Amino acid sequence: MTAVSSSDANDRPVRTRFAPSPTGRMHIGSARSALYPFLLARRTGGTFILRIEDTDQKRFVPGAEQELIDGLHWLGIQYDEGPDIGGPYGPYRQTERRAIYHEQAWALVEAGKAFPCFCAPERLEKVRQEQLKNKQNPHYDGTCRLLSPEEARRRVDAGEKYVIRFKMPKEGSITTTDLLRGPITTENSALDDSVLLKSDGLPTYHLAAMVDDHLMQITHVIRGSEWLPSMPLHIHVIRAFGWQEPVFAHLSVFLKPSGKGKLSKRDKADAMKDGHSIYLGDMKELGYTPEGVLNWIALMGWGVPEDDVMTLDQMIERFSIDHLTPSPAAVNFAKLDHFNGTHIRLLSTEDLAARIKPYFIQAGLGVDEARLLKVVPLIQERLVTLDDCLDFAGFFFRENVEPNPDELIAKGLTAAQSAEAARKSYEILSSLPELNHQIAEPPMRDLVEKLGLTPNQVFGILRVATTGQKVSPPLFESMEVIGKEKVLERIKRAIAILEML
RNA sequence: GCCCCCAUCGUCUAGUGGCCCAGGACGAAGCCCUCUCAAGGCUUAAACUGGAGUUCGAAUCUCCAUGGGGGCACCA
Repeated sequence: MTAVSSSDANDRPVRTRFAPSPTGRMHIGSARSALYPFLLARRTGGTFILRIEDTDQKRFVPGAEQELIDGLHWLGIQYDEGPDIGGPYGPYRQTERRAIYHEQAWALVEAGKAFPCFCAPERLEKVRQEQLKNKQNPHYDGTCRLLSPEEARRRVDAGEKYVIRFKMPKEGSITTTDLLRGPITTENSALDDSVLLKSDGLPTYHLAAMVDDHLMQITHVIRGSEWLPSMPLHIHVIRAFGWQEPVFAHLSVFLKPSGKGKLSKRDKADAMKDGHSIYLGDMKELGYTPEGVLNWIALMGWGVPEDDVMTLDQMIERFSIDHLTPSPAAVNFAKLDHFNGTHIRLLSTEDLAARIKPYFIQAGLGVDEARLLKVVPLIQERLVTLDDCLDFAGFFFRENVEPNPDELIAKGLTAAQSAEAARKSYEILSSLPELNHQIAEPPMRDLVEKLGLTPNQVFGILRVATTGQKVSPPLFESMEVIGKEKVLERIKRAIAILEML
């Protein structure tokens, strides 16, 4: 698919970046745009930086930068340089670098590669509409391109509002290379005199990102495929400055689960309804682990030849930018669940205990540390999301259980027969010196046989009686944790309920 | 409308001319294990978008078609 390898970038030490704009919530797409450059940097012993592209004052969302930082932190994607921690190439927030862009834009004007433009936005809009109507590719009509440098200078000095546009060559073509797709040739005539510096003095992406990537010595630009069409412009800009070109790799977009169309607002809402979200901020609350989420997004767009289940460290070991795939990927929440469950099973007892504790507390349950440690092994392999712990183990931390009377009646038995089985069980369990599963299970199995019933029937009654639910961790292990006294008390209560039916 | 990109099981993918009557993972189905639910083990179904080339030989190279995606802002 590609004839280009990552090594011919240049021989500079690898420096990669995640350069989001703080315009909304951090979602799985941004997470993956951060992950790959991070992995490349770590894999090669390079540097990974966070840069905030906040040049659009209109779309700026307060708090978005913090959500980005929190998201990266949660995932364990650590950056070596960034707005909050500084670094040798700062500042890392573009609004704090406006003087740099201003200077660079004018340098391009001096070099005859760009020009000031005084055209009114309203007129330009009319031109656009006209071109669209004539089925033409909308583009700048070139009015100010004709101005002499002196004339332009005079009008700027006179305080007239202006933007700076790139002076795109009219003739010829340019060949650019995307690492995942190979060389792409574009006719210059299809390109526009794009705005580099806006009239508010701030740069557009086309200028800001190129300037910063150069100044920050970025060697590999890994970004979304929405930038693929503007790569020719970007290469033109870089060459106009005479700078070294980084390697470009454009990641494909995420498609909705059906694979038809990209993720939309509607899909996001639908996903949330059945316990899924594409927003990192929701993931924790929904019971997802950073390990699970990371593993999930890593594999959408990265063809790993070996084992699918990986920790972040293992990803770093195996990462290769050459194995990124150019085609769009449909999100698959079932796979997220799978990875989440798998990573939960990989956790140590202590670790998992610490992670599920907040869910119990949030549900208003008092958590006894020692008991929690005994509960974890019973539920670990049953959890898909962390908050499932409430369903599987909530009863361990409640004073009383409220069994559903109907559920106390075993399949194929009457209420009276069920009560009888419970009574017999009570006799045995209460006669035991200690209630643990090694001691309790054998005599209980004998009882089941003597009664001519199935384990399913008898244990089912006891399960509902002692846990209050039809589905629970293994019965006798659960009883052991609950404690003999309380178990007997609950069975007694169940018998009473059954006798009233 | 114009420009560009992409195309292997339902989904994520392996595959860079013979090792492929296409491999893995998720999901699905079945079986085993089993006190429920899981986990685990085994098995099965499931794909090279279509058509022309190139070649002794094509999932792999070329062209066209089709489908999907992206872009055409003083947004990123």
